[in-house]
Order: sequence, then C-alpha cells, then structure tokens
Amino acid sequence: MDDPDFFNHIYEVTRQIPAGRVTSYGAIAKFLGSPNYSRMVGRAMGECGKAKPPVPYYRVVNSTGHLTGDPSGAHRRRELLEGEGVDVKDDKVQNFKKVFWDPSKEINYE
DNA sequence: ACGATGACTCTTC
DNA sequence: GGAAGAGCCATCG
Repeated sequence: MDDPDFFNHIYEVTRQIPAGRVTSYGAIAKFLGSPNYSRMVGRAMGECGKAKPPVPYYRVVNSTGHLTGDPSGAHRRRELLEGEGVDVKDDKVQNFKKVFWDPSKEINYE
C-alpha cells in the first residue's frame, strides 16, 4: 500500500473514539479529507489487526449502524460494544444517532 | 492493462 | 426502514 499515512490517520482517528460511542467509515474518510475513501477505511480495518497498538475497530460501523464484516466477527464486536454501554441488537447499533461520534466535531488533540 | 471484488455511501423506489 | 442501482477507489487474478 502506498498510503501508509492514510492508514495511520484512520488508526489515529479510530483510537480517538470514546468508549460507548461508534462512528462510520464515511465519517472517518471525510474527516481525512476523502469522503469517497470509505471502502479504504474498511480495508484499513481489516489490516488494523497488525497495527500496534491495535485500534478499536469494533467501534466502527457503516452509515446504517450495522456491524459490517464477518458475522462471527460482528458477534464479537457486538459484545464489546455492549460492554461499553452501546445498545446493540442483532449485530446492529441501537440509538445510532445517540452513540454516533463525529470526529470532525468532537475530536480533540491533547 | 482489464474485469471482478469489497468491513462503503448516496439516491430512488 | 429495507431493497436495487450507480458511483467511488484500491487490490487481486
């Protein structure tokens, strides 16, 4: 990949997601300046497993609030989100608007 | 180089 | 809110 910087940005933003909150691929991509890179964000999530420290990719869902990816993986993310206070039903985030975290509006650098 | 694919999003029905 | 079609860009055979 010739865009490690882009991947790094994705990981950074994803780590900024507070517990009990979720965000969408498009929101991250848009925050990075490329709204159409939503798919690349998703790809980055697949690669985040090798990232150190690992990123809370389970806090990232699609625009509908549905846990994307493999059903088995979604099942694990569902429990993690519920453990943080996020209401999840059938691999789908409830109260999506409430738990939605917008990086472009709520992110802050220490 | 080309066509197919995908952890996406948008518009329209 | 769910389904279908189109647009999007990088990766793969």
